[in-house]
Amino acid sequence: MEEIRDTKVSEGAPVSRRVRISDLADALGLTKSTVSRALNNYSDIAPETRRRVAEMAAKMGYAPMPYAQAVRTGRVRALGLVLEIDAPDRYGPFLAEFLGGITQEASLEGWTLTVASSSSREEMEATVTRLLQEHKVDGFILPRTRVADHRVDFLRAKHVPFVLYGRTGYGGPEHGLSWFDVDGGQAMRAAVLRLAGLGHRRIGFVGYAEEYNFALLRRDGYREGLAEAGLPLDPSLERLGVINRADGMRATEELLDLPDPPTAIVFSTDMTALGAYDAARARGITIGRDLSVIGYDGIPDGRMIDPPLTSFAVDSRQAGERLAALLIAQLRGAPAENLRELVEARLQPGGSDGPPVTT
Amino acid sequence: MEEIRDTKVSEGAPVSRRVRISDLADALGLTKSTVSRALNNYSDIAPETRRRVAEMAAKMGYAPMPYAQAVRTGRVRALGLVLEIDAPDRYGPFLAEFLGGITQEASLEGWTLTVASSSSREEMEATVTRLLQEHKVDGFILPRTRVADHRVDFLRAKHVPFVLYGRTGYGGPEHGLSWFDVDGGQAMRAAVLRLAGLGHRRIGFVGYAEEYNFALLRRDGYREGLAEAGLPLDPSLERLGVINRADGMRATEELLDLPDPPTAIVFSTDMTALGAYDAARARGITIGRDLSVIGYDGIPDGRMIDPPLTSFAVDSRQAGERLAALLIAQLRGAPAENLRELVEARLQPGGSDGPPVTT
DNA sequence: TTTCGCACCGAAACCAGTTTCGGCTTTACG
DNA sequence: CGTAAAGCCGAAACTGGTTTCGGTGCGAAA
Repeated sequence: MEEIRDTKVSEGAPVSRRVRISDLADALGLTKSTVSRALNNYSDIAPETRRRVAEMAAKMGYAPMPYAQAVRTGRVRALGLVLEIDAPDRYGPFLAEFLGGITQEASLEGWTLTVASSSSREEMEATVTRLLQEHKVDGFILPRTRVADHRVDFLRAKHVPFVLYGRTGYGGPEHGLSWFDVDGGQAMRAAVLRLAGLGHRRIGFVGYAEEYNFALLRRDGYREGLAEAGLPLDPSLERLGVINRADGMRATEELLDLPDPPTAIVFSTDMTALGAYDAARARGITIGRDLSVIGYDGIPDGRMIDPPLTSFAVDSRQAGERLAALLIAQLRGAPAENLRELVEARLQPGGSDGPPVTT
Repeated sequence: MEEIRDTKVSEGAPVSRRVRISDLADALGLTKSTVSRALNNYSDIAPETRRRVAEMAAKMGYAPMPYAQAVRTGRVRALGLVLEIDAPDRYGPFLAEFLGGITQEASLEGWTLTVASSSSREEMEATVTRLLQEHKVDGFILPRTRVADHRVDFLRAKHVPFVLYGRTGYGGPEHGLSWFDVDGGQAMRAAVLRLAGLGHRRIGFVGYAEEYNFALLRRDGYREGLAEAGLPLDPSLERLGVINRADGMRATEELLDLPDPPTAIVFSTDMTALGAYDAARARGITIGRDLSVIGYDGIPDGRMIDPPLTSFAVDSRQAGERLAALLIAQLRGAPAENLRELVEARLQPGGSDGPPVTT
């Protein structure tokens, strides 16, 4: 019983009839159960049949409806992302790139991204619970990892797959977490070595809130760089808890007011490094000559300012892409402990660092 | 034997069995069809029965699975947002707020947000088509409305509900579009009147790319302000197509280099207004005294700079909330032509505007 | 008393798929 | 040549809901 069901005839029609799996089955002279198993790579389907089904599916433009599959399988091919709305620096300019990366990669694999937001821990848990209860997502991407992250505990307790943007303080591989990260520590180390190579001997460090794991990793990188360059570690040259541009200006002033001030400062974020420009202007000194500055993130503002900020650029789009890929792999059954990636930040030289002025 | 596919993880039964509609029916001594109709407010259910069902549903914590409903109804209670990744200014700092607003409002109503991205018109159409074909979303939110917006044509042809952030150039109510907008024209008008009130007689205008509808609306508001203040319209004081900070600096310099330069400039975006600071610094004049500046958007950087930028602040969170509410209302059956909202920007006084210097 | 209509609910079909189970052919092997 | 084991596919159950259809009981009108 062939039924030539012609689809999408007149484009003027409101909606052309979708191709369903039963249409495919009819066209092939098979039952829909066989077609379903063929499409899902069951082993009890003859290779030749599998090929015919795949061919006809492509020809007829068949695409399964995710929610109809979900009724049985419980999986909807959707990634979840919970934004923390009241985070200190509000994600800055990275968010668009990051989202673009996730959605592009997800789209390639036929997945989608569902975004939610929360402004407190309770709300986050309620939101996640609802998304899971309604089966709106299959797994989560967690940005802005903290040293001790309650989200990790929460999702593990619920046995929900997830990937982290950034490592936690939970320790090594034994915890079976899946993550992607940019090696900020390595970048800080390279920044120190670069400055030391230029002749600087007193190099300061301005870091982020130590609640976030990356802040600690970057500080450690700074210390490693000092050690490697054979420079002493002076605690008075380290500042933590510096979040925004105004903080960065204050921290810079404090460092410059020291009895034996640094001639160069490494900032763990560009936003705070811009504060150094404000401080320099306020006291009439020149960035890149009187004070060398290196930042991290590669924000657009850093390239606009004069002199352009030397920085280690993070590719947020790449981060989004890889996180999506890692989560999808995990949802397809890959063991989480194999899904880890660490990439390096890219040095983006500007004019904010140079040899120290010799007095 | 078995499949080559993903191995299904052994469910350790961490989550207690969901409450299904049949569980509810059993507990009530009714059939699931009756329960379903009761929950969906069918008229052939006795009020007393409806009450009992609602009560028991609350007690047992029943929540329907959206995708199971969708198999029959075709609606998944999800809003769609397509970000244009390669937009000129990359959304700036608004995106997080905007997303927060959408998702918070959607969440209250039991809806979710699905985000996709595209870097070209073709990709956008492919993405939208896929989301619709897979029934992953019920309607769309379109940010960054253009004068002639192909997205509008595209979605209308497909008979898909959507709301716009910003009005189009398509004209009035007869087009049956649903939108939310902040009255930038009104703000520009108020800015001009404020400056005129301070004594300024030559007031320049620096606008965005005229491809975007809001750019034209704001320029018109500027012109209205001039007319209302009894000031002549001088085309040489108008600049359009100014997108970023560097552009803003250039535009400011051009205006200041005029034979009869303005003493005040209204910028249609804060980002470009910051360029005026750069220009002022370059030629050693002081913003707020030698040159008055008023911006629009209310970005954080504007409050950090010295002197703080006087600006008309836009509440992106509110925009997201209202757009979500409007779209949900439309999806629930409200006629699109009644779903329109125009709100005013909030004046945020800084130190960047003052009386002109009397020579 | 009969008839009609209405309010209310159950039975069953339906949506678009997935998965289990069983049976009919082949093929392999003794 | 007989039998067991694969290989391959169809039939039917199943997922969690919604919606159509039909039937019962009861009150009101004729």
